[in-house]
This record gives sequence, C-alpha cells and structure tokens, in this order.
Amino acid sequence: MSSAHSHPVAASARELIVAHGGRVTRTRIAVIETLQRSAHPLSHDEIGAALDAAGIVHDRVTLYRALEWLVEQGIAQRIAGGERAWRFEIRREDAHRHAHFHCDRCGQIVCLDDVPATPSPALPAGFEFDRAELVLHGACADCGRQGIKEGAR
Amino acid sequence: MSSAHSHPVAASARELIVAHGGRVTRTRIAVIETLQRSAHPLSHDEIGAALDAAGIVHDRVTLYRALEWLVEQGIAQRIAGGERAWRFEIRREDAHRHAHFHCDRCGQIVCLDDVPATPSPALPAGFEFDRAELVLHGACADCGRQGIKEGAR
DNA sequence: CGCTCTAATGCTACAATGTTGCATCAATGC
DNA sequence: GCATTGATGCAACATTGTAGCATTAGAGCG
Repeated sequence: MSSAHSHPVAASARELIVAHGGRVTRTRIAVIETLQRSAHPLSHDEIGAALDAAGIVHDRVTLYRALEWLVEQGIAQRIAGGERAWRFEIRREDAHRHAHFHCDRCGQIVCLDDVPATPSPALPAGFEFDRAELVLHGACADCGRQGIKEGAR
Repeated sequence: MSSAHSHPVAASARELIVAHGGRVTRTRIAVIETLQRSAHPLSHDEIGAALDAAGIVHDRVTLYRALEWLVEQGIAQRIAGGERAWRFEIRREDAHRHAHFHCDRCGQIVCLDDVPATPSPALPAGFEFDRAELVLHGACADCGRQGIKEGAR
C-alpha cells in the first residue's frame, strides 16, 4: 500500500534520517512514513493513532520529541491548525510553501498546493521576515454539502 | 482615558454589549475596553493580567466565557497565534481583514493593517470559504535588532 | 561478535490552556 | 422591591505540551 498517492515519496525514511545524522529508530521511521502517506497535515494524536494501528510501540513524549527533531532538521514542518494543537507535514521541495484550508466543522486540514502562502510581505521597518502561514477557513467539500450550521467551535 | 490611541474607539463597551442583547457586567466592560485600548491582539493571560491591574475581580473561567461570547457576537475575533493559545482583538469595521505578524522570539503578535489577509482563494470544488488568516513569522523590530539566534520554538 | 558511547526512549511528574457542571449572585424588566 | 434568568465563581477535569532522569538500543570499532 504505497502506490496510490498524489504526492510521490521522494526519499525513504531511512535515508532522510541518516542524511541528517540521526539514528534510525522504529519511531522515526514510522512517523516519517505516516506523514509521507498522508495527503494532509496530521496532529500528534493522529500520528500516534497511526503508530498504534501499525503496532509500533511508542510513548507520547517520544512522539513529541521525534516530531520536534524532524522539524529542527527541516524534514517536517509545523503548522498552527485552527485548534490549539500543532499539525505536521513532510516538507516537500516542489510545493514547499502552500496555504492550508481548515474546515471549521470537522477540524480537518487540507493542503492547497495551488495557493501560494505568501504574496508580498510589506513589513514595517526593522522586521525580519521568515515565513508566512496562510490558513483559509470555511467548510470542506464533505461538510459543506451537509449545510453549514452553528459555524466554528 | 480614551484619547491617545491609534485606533479610535468606535462604540462604548456598554453600547456594544447592549446592542447584542447581553448583560452589562464589569468583566465584559473591562475586557472590551482592554481590547480596544490594545494595539495588538491579546491572549487570555494578558487580558486577565490587565483586569487584575485594573482591580477587576474575575475568574479564569468567566474570562474564557466572556471572550467566547464576544466572539460569538462578532464583537471580537480570535486568531490562532503561533503558540497554542488563542489571541483576541476587537473587530473593527475599517480594517476588518488584516494579516498578523508573529515574532518567533518574543511571541508578540502585531497587526499589519496594511497587509490584506486574503487575495483570491481558489478553492477546490465543494469548499465554502468563510475567512482567511494570514500570519507572517519572523522577528519583530525589537527582537530583530538583537540578532536572531535559536530561531522559533 | 562483543564492547563502548551516547542518542533515543519510556517512564513519571508537571505546566499551560481550555472546558464542564452546578450552586450562587446580580443585571434587567416589571 | 421582586422575580427572572443570564452571568459569575468555584471545583474538578480534559487536552496539549515539557522537564528530568534512569534505561534501552543504534552505530562505530576492535
């Protein structure tokens, strides 16, 4: 089960880890592969569930640290979802800076590969620009069809 | 005590509350005035501190609920800061949709009134657009001058 | 293969942020 | 002043994320 993705998997998890001077552990491999397989950013919780499903024994803290390391190494990146939990996705060279869509009904986050994240940051003097995060809010295709009620929460 | 702000206060807190069919309480008034006085979005914590400083007795939960109500009524709006805490600001008619800048060093959030939040949301079919949140990351004027080290966290 | 070194892990404990339930208080309308 | 009920305050809990530390297990080497 690794052929039907819109996002081609560039490097193997093992290669990525070694290339960044880290140790190859089951947790890191599983986390990277889970992220690579997913079409949208995942939360700690979702990644943890995926590891459980795959029978990978892991600790909550270990998962946090594995993700922290991936972000530090530039392998993955964090985005601030609509809720107060981080979400993670593999950093792909092709569509590195894209916007995200947050469904205010189901909480799902979708990558908008076509929408670039940052246009022209006209910042005040003295400010140093690093990156932009563009999150569109609304209802996704599934939720939108069911009619929008009671909005976000 | 309401003259030296860059953002002119449109309506009095009392008027705003009554207009939305709510009861005028000391907590709500203080929260609204605090937000109106601030040039940038505030977190629960910061608002709580402001109430304390003003001698307004209040409960943490009450503050959460007051803010929740303000957002429901459209008086205030929430933005997802870089950290996992919400930040709040008064919704102003003039610059309703502006971007925000998050300093990854000091955590401060600044309103970029000049930068519009959303250009052209070309969403996939079936998606319903509600609003956009554009957050630029980097170092603010104060932090940038001190040189950037150890990046975000 | 066995040994060493230390990066990662897996606890436990804790901090910060946010929510729920319920009894009490007080703003509003009469 | 009195009743009604929205708003508060408190306690208890849920979720998300961190810190400290002993133990485990990758990776390199003889």
